Amino acid sequence: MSISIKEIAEIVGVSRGTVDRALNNRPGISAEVKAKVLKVAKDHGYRFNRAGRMLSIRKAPPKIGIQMPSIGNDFFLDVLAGIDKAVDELADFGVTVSIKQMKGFDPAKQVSQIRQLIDEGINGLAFVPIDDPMTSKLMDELSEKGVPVIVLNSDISEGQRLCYIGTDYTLSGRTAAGFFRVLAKGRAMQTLVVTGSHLVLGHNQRTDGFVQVAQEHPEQIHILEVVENLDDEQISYDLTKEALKQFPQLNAIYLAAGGVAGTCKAVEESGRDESIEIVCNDVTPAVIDYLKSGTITATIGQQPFAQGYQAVQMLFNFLLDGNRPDDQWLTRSEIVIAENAGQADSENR
Amino acid sequence: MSISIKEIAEIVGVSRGTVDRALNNRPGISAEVKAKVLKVAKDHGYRFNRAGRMLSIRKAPPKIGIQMPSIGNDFFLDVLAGIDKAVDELADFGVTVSIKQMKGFDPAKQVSQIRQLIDEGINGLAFVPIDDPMTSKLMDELSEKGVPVIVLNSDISEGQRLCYIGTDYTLSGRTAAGFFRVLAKGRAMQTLVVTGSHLVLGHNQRTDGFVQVAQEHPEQIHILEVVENLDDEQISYDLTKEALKQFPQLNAIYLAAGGVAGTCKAVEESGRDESIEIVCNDVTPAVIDYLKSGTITATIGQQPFAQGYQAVQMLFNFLLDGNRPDDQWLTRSEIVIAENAGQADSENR
DNA sequence: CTGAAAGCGCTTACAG
DNA sequence: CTGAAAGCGCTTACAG
Repeated sequence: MSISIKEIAEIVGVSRGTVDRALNNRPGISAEVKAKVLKVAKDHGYRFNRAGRMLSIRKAPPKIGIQMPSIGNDFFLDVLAGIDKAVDELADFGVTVSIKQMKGFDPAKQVSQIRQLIDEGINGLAFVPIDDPMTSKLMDELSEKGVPVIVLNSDISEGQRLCYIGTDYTLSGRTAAGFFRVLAKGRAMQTLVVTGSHLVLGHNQRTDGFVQVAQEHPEQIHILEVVENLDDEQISYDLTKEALKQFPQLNAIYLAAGGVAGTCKAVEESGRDESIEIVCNDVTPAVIDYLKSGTITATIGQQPFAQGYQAVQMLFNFLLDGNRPDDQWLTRSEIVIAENAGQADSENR
Repeated sequence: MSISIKEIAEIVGVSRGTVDRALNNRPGISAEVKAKVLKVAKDHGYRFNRAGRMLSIRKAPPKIGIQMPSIGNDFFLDVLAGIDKAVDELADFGVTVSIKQMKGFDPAKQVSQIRQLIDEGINGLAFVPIDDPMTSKLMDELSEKGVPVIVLNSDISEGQRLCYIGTDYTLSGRTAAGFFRVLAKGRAMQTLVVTGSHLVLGHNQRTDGFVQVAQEHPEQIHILEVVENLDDEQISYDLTKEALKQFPQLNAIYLAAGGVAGTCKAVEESGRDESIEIVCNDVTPAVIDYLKSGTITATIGQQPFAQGYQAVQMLFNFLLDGNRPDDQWLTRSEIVIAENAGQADSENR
């Protein structure tokens, strides 16, 4: 309940329009008047009122763009659900959202979809970036135009952005290893680490986090080998099969990225699924099935719903108040087993 | 972007005040006019606009009351933090909150604190109820006055309420047992279950959930005994010590409620902490220390921050729009080990 | 450079 | 029972 623009105007003895110009750095105001207004505002602890602003922006409501490599990828279903919820909540304020989805990771396609969004006149963008110079350059271009950009689910090595919203990849790798540490009890977990690609930052961070904890607990976790499946089920199957042959002592597999079904198939076929603990990431319908059947022991969740929800809310807030959020908004790394799988992420944004 | 009151007024050919009377069931409107207005509103899919309502209620902003047995109980720190965040977000809409805290579980004290809040003129109440007829009666009284009541963290067997916000106790017990199931591998977990009190619904639900899963997996989990520590550290210590003597095969303890430090002390003194896995509930500073030291293997979290945040938000929403929420809003049962402890719950409401 | 007015969608006294 | 007006806090053309 701070002071209002109207009250400031009365105190300074100017019109509300003038106060507005001073407070929001609009042109057409003398330096002296501006200084006087700002002083009074500061002295009285002025904070703009969201309800007032929300109502008045309805005449030119913000438009938000989303771009994601989500086609054919179940992980993004919850992200989309989170986006939907935020859109629903913000509909009252006139906010609209335009979503472009693509299949796979083609930077040219990504750039062209974002250009489409720009043509639609978006005031803010959230997207799952492919770490490519083309994308980074486009981000810089948007930032210069004053369009805030949020990177979602994956961070990017270059390019101006407002915030990264997503999992703490290192922590999720550490958590997976911690789970093996707890499981070890007496024996050592002889572990195969299956990562996606050495070219993907998040995959490397997960592997690094896993390796860190393994080194802290050498009695509990021994890494046999780190292999790269390029997120491909067939490659994942082949590599796992090979490792099973090569390492008869193998009793644990950590999947840092995709290719879960391929690895599970190889393990099931080997008949060693009883003695091998598999830990992977994300709580997709397929993973839930593997948890229930016992092939996968645990998975590390990353709150996809919250990621989608927060991206939209954060863009809206920034467009409303112009305050930069923290550089990162990290979701929790949650250990999920058969018993606590299937809890609605959606309830908690 | 639905139709507005102004537009409905124009279509029907009445004033905006009349439309308001019809839409909000206010007195002083003829049945025919009301019917006409409601028909047009329905045909055009009218939904009231939050920004408009939020701005106009500033003249008589809602006041929310909170009552909790939180003094001297670290668990509630995060609940309070969640309340604070919601209050901060709603300050723009003029919402104020009055919080009464007490130590322990005295129903008379609870009732008297709630009466104080009523005297302060609250429009909604969220509290952690003691399951006592005095409390239930007061809840009914409030509901009749039109003051919505949310029960927080514990449900209550009787009494009118808008919603229960809190953990799914049964699920948290199931999750704890599921964790033991996973840990078992080859051996059986010979488990001591330490509950709080048979008089507390939530404690019973946790124990029941644990027992369910134990029965589903008799090879993995064997319950040696269920004891009751009345949330008292000394009793917890004594009972644990006794059980350790009685059951040399004991290798797992599930703590369904409080008394964690007492049990941990007994286990540490016995020198058997290496061979005994302890799982408890909640992520308090003390529990985090035990996780790091290895005495406690895992704890089941319940999103206390989200509980506090949601209670305030839900009351505000109900006061704004009058729509009853779902009967329950359940938070997630999260498995937390040393590696993923200490993640800010606060980031995710 | 500055002010006066109108408007965003809603509610609330006040007249009649 | 109904309407006209004012107001919540802000922004946006439009005059001057």
